[in-house]
Amino acid sequence: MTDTGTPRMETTMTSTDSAPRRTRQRTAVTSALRESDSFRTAQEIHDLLRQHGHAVGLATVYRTLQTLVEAGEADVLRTADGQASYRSCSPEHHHHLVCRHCGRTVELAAPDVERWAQAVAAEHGFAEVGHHLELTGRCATC
Amino acid sequence: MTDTGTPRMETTMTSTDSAPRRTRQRTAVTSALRESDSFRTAQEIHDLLRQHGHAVGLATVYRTLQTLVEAGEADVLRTADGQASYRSCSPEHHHHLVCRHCGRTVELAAPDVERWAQAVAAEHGFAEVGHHLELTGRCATC
DNA sequence: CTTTGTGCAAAGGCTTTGCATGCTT
DNA sequence: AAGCATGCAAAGCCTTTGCACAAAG
Repeated sequence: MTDTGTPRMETTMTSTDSAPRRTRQRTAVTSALRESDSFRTAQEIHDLLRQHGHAVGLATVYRTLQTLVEAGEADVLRTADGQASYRSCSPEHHHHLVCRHCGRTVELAAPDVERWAQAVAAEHGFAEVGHHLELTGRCATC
Repeated sequence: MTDTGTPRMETTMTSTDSAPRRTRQRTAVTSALRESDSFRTAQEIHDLLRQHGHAVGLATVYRTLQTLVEAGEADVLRTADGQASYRSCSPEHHHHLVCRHCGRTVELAAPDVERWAQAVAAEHGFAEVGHHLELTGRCATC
């Protein structure tokens, strides 16, 4: 007898933490975020992809960005008007000095702050430390 | 004929910028905010006032807080989950170290960062400098 | 008396979620 | 073949706004 039956083995592995699947949408969102040197809202990403012809559902954009944040591959913060802004977690890291009046922005490197953040976090037993820092003021022109 | 008519004079002055009126609600919200040493969301303020018996409409709380911000008497920022947090503009100033997983929060004083912010801003010709800094990571427990 | 502030409820905007289908593994 | 990912649309949540009434100046 030709045994065509396949022995049923446990196929449902407890998938401890399977990596997210590689889909067109996930790739599109991820690269869009990577190519943006600054923070982008979910809706901006959505529009951006549309313009580039890589249309992705808004819900998917939200879900993907959320996943990235949970995986530590993106940072998130909220804008003044309540929208969530995401940024790819890249090694290069800088901060902004923004003029409250004219909006002029200066990019800053802050190695001291980076070090301080690491040290203080470690002191309190925190790992995988990220941080967000923004300075606001009135620039010389205003 | 007894003229009872009152002469109509221009009563509508262009009220350049009249100070807000002194009302029970405005007072309640303002002191509630002052008594909080840290950031409070509009809804927290609302609940707080209810508990203290100084009930105020939620919309009024929002409006009052907004007014305070515009007048520069309060700072506002957004929490990770999108709620607006308000704080009375006081000299004392601190930062947060938040666990991404359990949400545990440690308050930090950061005199070094404060100094750095002032120095860097001045270097670029900025005045009236303010800043917002938040650290995120995974705490020892998680 | 005029104008501003308040309450309530409805509307608005951003984000999340349910469900059927498509695509990755 | 099995299961996660996607889309669409509906639901959720925080916040703002319209309108009638009350209070302050």
